[in-house]
Amino acid sequence: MAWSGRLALTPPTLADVAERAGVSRQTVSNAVNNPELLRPDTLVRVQDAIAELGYSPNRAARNLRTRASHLIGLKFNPAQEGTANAAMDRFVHTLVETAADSGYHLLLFSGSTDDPLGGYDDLLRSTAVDAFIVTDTYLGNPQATWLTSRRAPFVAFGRPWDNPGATHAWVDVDGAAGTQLATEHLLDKGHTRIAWIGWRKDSFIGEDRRSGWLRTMHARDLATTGLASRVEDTVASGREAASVLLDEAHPSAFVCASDTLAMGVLHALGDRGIHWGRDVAVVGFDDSQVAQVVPGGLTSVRQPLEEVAVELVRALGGLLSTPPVAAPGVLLSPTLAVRLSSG
Amino acid sequence: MAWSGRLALTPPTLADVAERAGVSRQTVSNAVNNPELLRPDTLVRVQDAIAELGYSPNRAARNLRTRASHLIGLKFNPAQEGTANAAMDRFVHTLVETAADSGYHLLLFSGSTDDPLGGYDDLLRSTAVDAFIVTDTYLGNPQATWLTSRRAPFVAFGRPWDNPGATHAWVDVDGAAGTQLATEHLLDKGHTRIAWIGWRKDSFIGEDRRSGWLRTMHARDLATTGLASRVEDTVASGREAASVLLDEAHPSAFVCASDTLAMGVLHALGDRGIHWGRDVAVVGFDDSQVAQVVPGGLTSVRQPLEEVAVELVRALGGLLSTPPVAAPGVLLSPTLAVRLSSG
DNA sequence: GTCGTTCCTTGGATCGATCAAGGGGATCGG
DNA sequence: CCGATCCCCTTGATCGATCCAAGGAACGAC
Repeated sequence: MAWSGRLALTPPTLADVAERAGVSRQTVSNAVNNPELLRPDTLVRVQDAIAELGYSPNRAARNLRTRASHLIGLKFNPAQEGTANAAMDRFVHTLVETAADSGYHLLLFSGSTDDPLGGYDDLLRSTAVDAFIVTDTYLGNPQATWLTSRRAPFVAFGRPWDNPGATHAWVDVDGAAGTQLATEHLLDKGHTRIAWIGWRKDSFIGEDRRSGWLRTMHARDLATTGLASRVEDTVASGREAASVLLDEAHPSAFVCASDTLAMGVLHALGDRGIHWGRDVAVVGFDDSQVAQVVPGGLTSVRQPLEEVAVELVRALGGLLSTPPVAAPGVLLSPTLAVRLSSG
Repeated sequence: MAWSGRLALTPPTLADVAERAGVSRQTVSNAVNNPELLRPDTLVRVQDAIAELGYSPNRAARNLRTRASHLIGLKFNPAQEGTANAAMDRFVHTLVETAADSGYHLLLFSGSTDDPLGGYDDLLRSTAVDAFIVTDTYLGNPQATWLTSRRAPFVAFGRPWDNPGATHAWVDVDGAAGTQLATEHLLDKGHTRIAWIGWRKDSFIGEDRRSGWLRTMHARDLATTGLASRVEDTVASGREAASVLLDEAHPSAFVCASDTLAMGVLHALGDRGIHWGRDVAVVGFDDSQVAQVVPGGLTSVRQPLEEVAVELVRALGGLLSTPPVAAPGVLLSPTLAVRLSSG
């Protein structure tokens, strides 16, 4: 067993292994990093010594020499409570596992809410991380240009909406395709008056999702005027918006930019004694926990967050290899989790 | 501005700063780590140079020399989807911020689901982290004894249920106090037949929460026989359990070990056309997002996760200081988020 | 002028791994 | 028998900060 018993205070070093195996330090180093350079029998001998001593290379020393930390920075944004970023969980977990497969660990950091660059600078200058995964790109992406100018490797979860010419690596989910799926699903169910409740116009993501609904409706020559609403991403706003739409436009179905808004719609329908799922269909976005546990279940667009994580790590792997391999943008398609709220 | 323009490839070193400030390396090091040793005016001069060059000490070098990484390992467990670990988000975020205040960053790692020790060993041996925060302690805590034997500093979120004699630092939330709050709240509302739906007997946490309900009922000499049920933590199980209880024991209120189970109760009530919140009261546990967005809102016990994070970091600070300060166990009290589901 | 502070410098060693050359032994052709 | 050529392994320097110990310059007190 690994260094049992004795004080665990000083882990074995490369030199200890070397002595035990009767070889030089460099040979041990090679055994770890370039095994093919060793004769098979010495390799075995060294590996045995490594196992017996329970040796793992000291990270700090390795990092110092190789000028790499094998850490990837991830900004853990202040979660606005009530928002459906519970999905973050699914995402981060896959990220951790995938990164580990490539020999990387995730380093979490935070920064002031209002400063999008907060935290990045320090980590970069102290060479604490090799690269970043940037996820806070709802409204533009100043981090991207800044990081690029710093020559810091990074991959973004989110398209460079405000700068289509950007050449950095990114991965995103096709929101429009998601709402198109949702809308077509409702059309298949026989609905024709399908309303949209989304976010305010300054949200790139919101407008993207809206466009999927819009184009699908237009493709069937269905009316959309008066059937759309743009509000804050809260349950109360969704409820209010649904109420107005029900009064004025009499839709038989709703597609929403988020599960939060969809929950608002369910409230509004409940207020009027309308049986949702039977009388009026509702589809949300994000496939949050809420969508899954609400009675009957809420049909919702599900983002392939696991795939996103995998693609992000793949892209990072390219950037961090020598020579770096530039990664193109990747756009993934969401799926639809169908439940009773859509009939 | 910090090293603008030129290649960002080689960040400035201590020696660069020393030269620019016209002092020795040692003095710069002191300016950073022991400012009180410098005369005020030289300190300013050095700090100016640091700012001008945009210097941050190289982490790897510092880590190597000081034998510390200023990283704290946190195992990011495979999230069983549907469980209310959306709360993790709130917790982790505070953890990140609080740790940063003490100069620490969080390192995420994962391990095989079945092996509770997975991942810890490697990080420890390669001196990649200074300490761990252990959160996966639902069923016993083998990590604790293992880490203790390795002399690895760590703090646990969760009491050492299976080993009351354990001396390591821990922080936990008083689940019994939470369900007591919930039960008393219902008693105040006039309910006397209050049912319990919890987890199976092998869950320490589940039994703890159950005991809060039990002792409160007994304190008022109210019957509890036939009013309790122990099931899996799923919506379906909660629904089924509630259904049986409604038939056989006719409770007017439910206290549940989780929001998931509480959602199951709401389903069961909905099935029978019982208006929950008016006819029958329901209280959940965790104050998850679901509790907040369900129509009318689900009354739920809220864990002070932010406080937990703060206490964990405080305890770690003690363990990592020299000399180490042993931290006692800390038990925090939850609060009750009252919403319409309890009338 | 001597002694003692205070503040900073100097030169070195050190942490543990990797990089870049260099060296010993076997093998082979001449 | 000698030198060229591999192959496999070793040697010394290096990454950048910190620790250590000794020493020098300026200043005030006696």
